[in-house]
Amino acid sequence: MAVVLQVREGHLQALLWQRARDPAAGAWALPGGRLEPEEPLAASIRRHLATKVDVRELSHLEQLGTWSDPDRVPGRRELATAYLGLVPAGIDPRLPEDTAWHPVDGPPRLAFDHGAIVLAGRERLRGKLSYTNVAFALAPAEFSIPELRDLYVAALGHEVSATNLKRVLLRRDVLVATGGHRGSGRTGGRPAELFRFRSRTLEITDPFATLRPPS
Amino acid sequence: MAVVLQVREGHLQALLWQRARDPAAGAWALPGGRLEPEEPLAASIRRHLATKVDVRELSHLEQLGTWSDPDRVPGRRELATAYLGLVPAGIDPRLPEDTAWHPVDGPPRLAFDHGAIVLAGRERLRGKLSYTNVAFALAPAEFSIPELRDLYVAALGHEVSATNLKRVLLRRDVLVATGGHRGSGRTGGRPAELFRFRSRTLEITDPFATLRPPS
DNA sequence: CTAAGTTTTCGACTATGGGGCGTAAACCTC
DNA sequence: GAGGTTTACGCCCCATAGTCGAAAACTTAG
Repeated sequence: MAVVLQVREGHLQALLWQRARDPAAGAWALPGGRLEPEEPLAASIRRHLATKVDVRELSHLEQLGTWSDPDRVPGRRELATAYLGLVPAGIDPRLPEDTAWHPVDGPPRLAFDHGAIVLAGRERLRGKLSYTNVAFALAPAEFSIPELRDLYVAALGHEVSATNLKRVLLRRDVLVATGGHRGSGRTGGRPAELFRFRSRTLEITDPFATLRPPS
Repeated sequence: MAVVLQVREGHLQALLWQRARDPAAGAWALPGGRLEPEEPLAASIRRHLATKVDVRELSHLEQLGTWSDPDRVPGRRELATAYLGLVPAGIDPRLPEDTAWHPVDGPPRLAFDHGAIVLAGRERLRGKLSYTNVAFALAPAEFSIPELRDLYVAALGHEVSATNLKRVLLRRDVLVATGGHRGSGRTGGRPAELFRFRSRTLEITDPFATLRPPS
């Protein structure tokens, strides 16, 4: 199954669907399903997700962990490998009737152990936001620093200094200025410079440099 | 299955066993085996490991990831969840005939995709060494700074400054001086001060403070 | 008992990267 | 053109890590 996250309306939200059948009929749950024989793990995730969202909109997908939920089917232990998927802000995929976005903070009661798994996904994202370029997967192709800052605020759950954010990400060579500007629209104010991520695949920017090799 | 690592003779080594039966008879492989129904994942790992080493000597065990190896049994896809286990330096558990330690760098050719999984375990350890206190799981109860430094060197694969190591770990409040000293034995020299880890359970020391909340 | 050699420890200096804040720049509306 | 708003930028401070050299504490040899 997959924890699919997107920043919508200033909040980090997860893609959930409402179970029609027992067990746990009526409860909200993570999208996912059984593996076909011979089917690779990541392929199965994508196949099941495709019934909910257009998978092309998934900007990032990584394995989160494997849980064995004793409550799923009484008498038979079920194994479930969870993936973390990210969708860039701004796009609004068509969803089936039974599927909806829910805020990660204060979601509805989730079926099985899915609540804990959503939390694990959020923590994984938060960690990687600070030492990788994962933010590329939350952001549109082009954006201003204040817009990027708002994404960080939503995902991290605390204030972020736009000044620092820009300086840090530029120093790490994660962001690149596109040269474009965006008129600030209604309220007036200095037009914002536009940026993009230099790479849109995961790169870790090794601040793990602690005890780094001598130069 | 499990990647069990220990620093022995100055090198990071993995616990491997030689397969007796097909598939891949004669090849070295990671210890592990099938789940019993109703058996929790971590319990299964411990049960299978118990046939190779005394599990009480495992100072740390964490989930590494789940691989689907197409080559394992032709025609049927097998899923395998790998764990990372650590054994403190200095202890030398009894091993069965078919089991032995092999250096992680330049091990024998491994069966299936086990080579990649050992690598993943090593990378996980290397990462966590710099931003957690995992080193407690590689070190004996009491040790000197030079001894600890040697463990880091073996695990990280590059030189480490003893001066820095001590200062960093003390500042992070990860190490505690026991008050004891150890005569340096044969060669003479100033006796080394002894330390222990304040906690012997995993703690992350959040240098992920990047873009931390404003104070 | 002193001198030489070894190992560990400590302190001072430097480099780097992040955080805070005030000011300047660029745009809007009135 | 004046006032308000938003973004950008430069300066200073602080925390943490890396480097280096000298001092401390011990052993062995003479």
